[in-house]
Amino acid sequence: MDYQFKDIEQKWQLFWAENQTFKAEDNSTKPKYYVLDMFPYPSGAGLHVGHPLGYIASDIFARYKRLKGFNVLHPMGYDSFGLPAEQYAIQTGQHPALTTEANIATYRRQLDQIGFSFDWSREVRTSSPGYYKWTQWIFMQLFNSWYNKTADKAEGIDKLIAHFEQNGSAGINAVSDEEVLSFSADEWKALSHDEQQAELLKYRITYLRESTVNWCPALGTVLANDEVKDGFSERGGYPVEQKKMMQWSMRITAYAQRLLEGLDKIDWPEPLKEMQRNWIGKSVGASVRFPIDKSAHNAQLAIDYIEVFTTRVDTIFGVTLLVIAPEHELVASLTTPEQKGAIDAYIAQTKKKSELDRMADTKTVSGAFTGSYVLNPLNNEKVPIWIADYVLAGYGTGAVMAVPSGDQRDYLFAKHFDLPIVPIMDIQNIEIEADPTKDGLYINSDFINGLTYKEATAAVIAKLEELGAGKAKVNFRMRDAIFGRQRYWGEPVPVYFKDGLPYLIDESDLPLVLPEVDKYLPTESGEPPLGRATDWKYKGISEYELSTMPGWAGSSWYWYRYMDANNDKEFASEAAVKYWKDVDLYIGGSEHATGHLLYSRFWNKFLKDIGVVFEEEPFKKLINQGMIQGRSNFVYRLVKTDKFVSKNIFKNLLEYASLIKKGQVIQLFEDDINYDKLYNDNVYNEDDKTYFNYNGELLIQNLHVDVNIVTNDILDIQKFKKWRPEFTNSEFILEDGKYICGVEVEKMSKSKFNVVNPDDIIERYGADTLRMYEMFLGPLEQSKPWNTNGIEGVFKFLRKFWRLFHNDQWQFSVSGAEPSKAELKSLHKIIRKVEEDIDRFSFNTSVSSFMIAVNELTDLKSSNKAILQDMVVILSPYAPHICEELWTLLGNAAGTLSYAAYPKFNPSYLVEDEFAYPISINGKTKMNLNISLSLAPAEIEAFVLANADVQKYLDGKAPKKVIVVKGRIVNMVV
RNA sequence: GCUCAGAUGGUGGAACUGGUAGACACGCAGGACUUAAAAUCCUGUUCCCGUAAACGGAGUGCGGGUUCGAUUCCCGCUCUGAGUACCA
Repeated sequence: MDYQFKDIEQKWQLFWAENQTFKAEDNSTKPKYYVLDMFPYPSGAGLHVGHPLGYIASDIFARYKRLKGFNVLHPMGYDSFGLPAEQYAIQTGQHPALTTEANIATYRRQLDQIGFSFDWSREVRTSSPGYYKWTQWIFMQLFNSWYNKTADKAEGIDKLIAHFEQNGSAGINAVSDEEVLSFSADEWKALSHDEQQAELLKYRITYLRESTVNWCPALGTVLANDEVKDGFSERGGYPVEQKKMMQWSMRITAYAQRLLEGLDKIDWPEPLKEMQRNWIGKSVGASVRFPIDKSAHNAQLAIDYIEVFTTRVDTIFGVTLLVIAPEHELVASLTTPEQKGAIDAYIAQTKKKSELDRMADTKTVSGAFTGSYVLNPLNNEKVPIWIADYVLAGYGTGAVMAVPSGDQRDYLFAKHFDLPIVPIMDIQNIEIEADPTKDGLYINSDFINGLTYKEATAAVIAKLEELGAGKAKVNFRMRDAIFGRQRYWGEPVPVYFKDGLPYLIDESDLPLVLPEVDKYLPTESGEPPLGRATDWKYKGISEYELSTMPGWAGSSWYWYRYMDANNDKEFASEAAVKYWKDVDLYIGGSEHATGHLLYSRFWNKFLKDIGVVFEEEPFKKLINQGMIQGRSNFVYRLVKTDKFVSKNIFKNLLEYASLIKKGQVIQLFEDDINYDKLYNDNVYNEDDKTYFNYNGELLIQNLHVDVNIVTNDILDIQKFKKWRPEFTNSEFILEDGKYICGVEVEKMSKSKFNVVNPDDIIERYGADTLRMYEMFLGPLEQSKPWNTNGIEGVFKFLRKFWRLFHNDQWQFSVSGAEPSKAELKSLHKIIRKVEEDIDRFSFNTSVSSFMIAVNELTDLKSSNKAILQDMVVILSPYAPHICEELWTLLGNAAGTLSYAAYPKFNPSYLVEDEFAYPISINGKTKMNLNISLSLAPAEIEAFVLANADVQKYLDGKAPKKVIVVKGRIVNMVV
């Protein structure tokens, strides 16, 4: 029989499901290997051809590892809480659980069709109570923990309480809110219960506090920083504003240093690590306190100093002004009556500017003088205090010491407001701009004059410490993560309130199930949708927390759940976690760099601190698959007609139009269209790709055409006419009898008609072809447009492979003869090649190598059973269905292929006794000579020089030099 | 602006530690089979010069360098994509 991919694929997909072929063992003598794909969100649109790219790669890897004798864990599940289902629910009134269920069913059907070797017995869904029970449980552990900086790990809050009871706050070195109380043990004990709870909240790793959040009114929720792009929500593109709210937060900053250090120990793409490093944003410097000059109007000010953070404390003698953010809390009290007008005007002006403008406009210098001064702690010089919006309230202390000679922004500021610029380095050149050099020796700098950068920095810090005016400090850009959404479709927070203070519900009351509501909208009083639930109170009395957890909660620990997915006693058993440890290979997109991948590492470290998991890093090796872009096709319609012109005619018309403009008239077409009239004085509008004449009339329109009715950029005219009613009577102006479409690479989206659905590909060519073609497209990590054009080649390859096992009448027929030398050579070449390729995730090159091997075996007319059986095993990770079928036809038991042994490479089959040496002159290859590989370089040289053709090239002269690299090349210099 | 990644035929791409640039595939052209088409198979296909072949020349974004030899290493530049954005 010819290659019947439909029957074969259905048969084996059913077989794998019924026999649970890919069920992973929880204890095994085999070494473990954990291959994970990033958790998909089951969107309503289903999978397009770009989504499975990473899944196919990881599936090939997982299947390959099984053949190599590993116990492979390769699970799949759904990150099924999220905004789109909820938006849909708001529009339609349908419960998000129902749409989510339907979407998951679509995903599952599509995934099954591609033939993945997932262990579906471990499927998880973040939105099912059996799963989010443990998300809530982890939240409770975070609430019950604090970060002990001395031990550099999270510890139970009871330990902190015990310390307070014995020693008070003395000796506690914790990551906490800024304003914590100092108290003795007795004072602690004297506090009321509520006061104690309020104090403890300042230490808990998940805590409640008023913070500035990214509030998106259109979505009615708070967004994480990585969900906001240029002041708009990433999903939907709605405006986002800053708002103060009581919010659950996570003290991820406690882990900043460990998150940074951990990056050096994991095998991730360098750009991804770099993104995390930038996000964490560590800078080493010093904090310095500048005493406020109280000689004038500030005498009764409660605070004595302004603290700044600087990375160049050595430049402190170059400070000629201090700049604080307009939002800084001291602005009002520092402003003198004379300056009040200027300051108020400036603040009003900055407030008007949106966050976006403020970021975009980095050129204009603006600011205002408060009228107050601080004193330089090292020489008591008066330094004026200014406010300016280039200082950000959210970073460091919201205040900077400005050194105009060394910092360009400070330099511009000083120039603009005519403030002094003091050079501090002997080699500093500050004629036209600031010079931040660290080379040279200090001048104008008191006791550090003549020192080098290193000496000066140490000396200044020592002096500041001695004076109690400053100390070395490390600052991080990363902020604590907001952990709450004012939305319905998420995990309820297992917290209730009593007297305004949060308390955890009993662990035995988990899961706290999402209550039913009448509408998925905020309440009339502006409370989150959970406020609509009737009779929803803890123990019937206490109010629950009404916000739900953010999207990243459920995905920050899910890889542990796969280890023991059906455990209802623990989030995962200790034995399972100890066996599977961590993810060996994680494949997914780089868009999760600063979200999911950072939060997951954070939770993992926390879970390790409390002793329930054992690895410091969860994802040992990570690969980013590139994005699959869309490839759009266009047709060109002459406006007000049903005529469409082919691409190159369209291009000629453009040229024609420009020639007419230049006064030249050429005859391009003999047609009834009056091109002269049409193209006289036309104007091309880049933005919407239309052509207008001087009246503004549309002349030619670029229209997206469904890529599924275009093959190799040639339009299927019959299908086009049927595609939409308005095209039924279309006429076409062809070139060479064809209608050629224009092409552009864009995002894959419905509105651009460039979405290619895997279902259609599978229908036409089968899953094995889809799998191999996705890999064949190019390197996994590179982004590329999807172009179905080359898929025939892969399909033909599989047919050719199938034919190796069959005779001319399509009857199964293999020979049991001894394999020939040539056959063994082809086989062992591919054995090694595929091993090497998979090891470096170069799947595209192994597809090419399979083609070469099958071409070779076809040329050899090989039907050798031993050779073909090994070929089946090697190919099976890539094209599992066809291989399963051939495996059984070869007489093996069904289902055993997945656990067969990968053939062993034997280099002796590749040993050659001759090599066709390229003979080059001055590095340019001229000819090839077959020379025995047993010859030594000197013998090769003699052999080559004795050759008549070589002598012809040398023109009788002796070469100046001969380079012989054995087994590689002969090069002669003349 | 800064950081990172990349640039190779008509197209996707290959060339792993410096050693025959363009593997493999698509497309295209020509041919075989067919009444015809589809399917299949065969041949050719980097560019330029040359009627063609042999042959010759150029060639991996651009300009230099190191080397017997550079797509690969070094320096400078251009362009494209991604991330980030006054971070003190």
